[in-house]
Amino acid sequence: MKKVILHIDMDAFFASVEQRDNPALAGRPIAVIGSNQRTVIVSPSYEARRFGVKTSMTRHQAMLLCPEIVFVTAQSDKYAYACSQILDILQAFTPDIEVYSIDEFFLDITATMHLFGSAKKIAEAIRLNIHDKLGLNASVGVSYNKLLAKFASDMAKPNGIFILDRDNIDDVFEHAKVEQLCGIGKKTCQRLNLMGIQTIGQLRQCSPGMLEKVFGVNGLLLHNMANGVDLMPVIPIGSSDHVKSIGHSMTFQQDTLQAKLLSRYLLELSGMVGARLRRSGLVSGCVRITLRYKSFKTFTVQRALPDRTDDTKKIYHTARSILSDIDLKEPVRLLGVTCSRLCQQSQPESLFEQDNRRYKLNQTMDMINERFECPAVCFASLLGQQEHKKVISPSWQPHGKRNY
DNA sequence: TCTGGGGTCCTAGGACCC
DNA sequence: TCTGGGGTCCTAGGACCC
Repeated sequence: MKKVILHIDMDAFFASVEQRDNPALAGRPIAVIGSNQRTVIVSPSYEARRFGVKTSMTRHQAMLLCPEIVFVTAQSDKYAYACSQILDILQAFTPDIEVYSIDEFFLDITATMHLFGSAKKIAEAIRLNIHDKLGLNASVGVSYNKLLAKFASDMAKPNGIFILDRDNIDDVFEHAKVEQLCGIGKKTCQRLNLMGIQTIGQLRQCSPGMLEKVFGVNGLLLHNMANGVDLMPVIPIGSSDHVKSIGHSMTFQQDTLQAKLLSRYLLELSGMVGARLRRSGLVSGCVRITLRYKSFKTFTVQRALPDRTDDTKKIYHTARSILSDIDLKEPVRLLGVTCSRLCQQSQPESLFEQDNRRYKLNQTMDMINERFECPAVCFASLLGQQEHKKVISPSWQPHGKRNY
């Protein structure tokens, strides 16, 4: 049976929340940015986009395009709350909801559509509800799989509905650019363009064999995408999928080669990662550090752990040991710590007294820090360090899980 | 004032074991 | 002395997404 899938995509989400909450910003070109001095544009308002301001630009670039632009520092908790409110609205229409990111949702309405009339009526009702209850605009794409629903929501932007069906897909795809397909990024687009392929219509003309020869397995995927084939189901909240890795990174205000400073940052990052592991009841079997040099050269080094752990000190000691083995070639701009090979914690109590003490120390620190939002308790070597206010990542999830 | 942060998936090469 | 081959795990890098 043909499925009916909706893709809900919030319009300029972070910027719209800020404009809604501060009337002085309404109708003006604004951009939400991080708190770090070396931040980029996280979310430009539509007024700013008209000047050419885009996500990931530096503030400087944005100001050159739009001198009157107003920068607003991101307030993560507000966007997280708005996301949970949107989810509440969507749940009235179907339980089959996939939270793709903080401002994107896939809905499988195949089974519930008959209760509300039609896909178009549901899309209209969702948009109206979100607008009336939350004062925010959403665009909705309607189609028969996720790939096409997502494509359609882009066509619907801003603040509209677009239905992509067998009746119009050939016409729409004929002149659409290949990069409009989710999964074709900058590199693949460049390679296709070099082959003389600019539009999805042209990509459709290529034989799967030829694409496979050039792109390998991905060639067949490209062929399917160009023909609107996508078999991925909507993965409802909380089902099966598990988190594969948990990590944090920070770009410093100033590049540094100071070993002591780098170690302290590693401890801070390890603490953040450890706390999240413990909160999720997970233990990790592998620690990876990410380094980015002044020149922007970025690389990772990882090391397997002898035993799985969620302990900050063990994560930190592994991370520091990796770092000490690296012969730093340039001042460091960014440092990251990521834990992977995750599995559920089964037995927190250890045979060793020292491990037990550590477990209790971690638990107590987590408890206090969760109560007081910002880190209230931390290891002594972190005292006096600059505070890093985190900008919420667009991949943030209301339940700490992201389904793919 | 160049260039954030958090993820997933895939590939390729090497180590290691039987 | 002429040294296969299959399976699995680990590591690093890259593409892509929001």
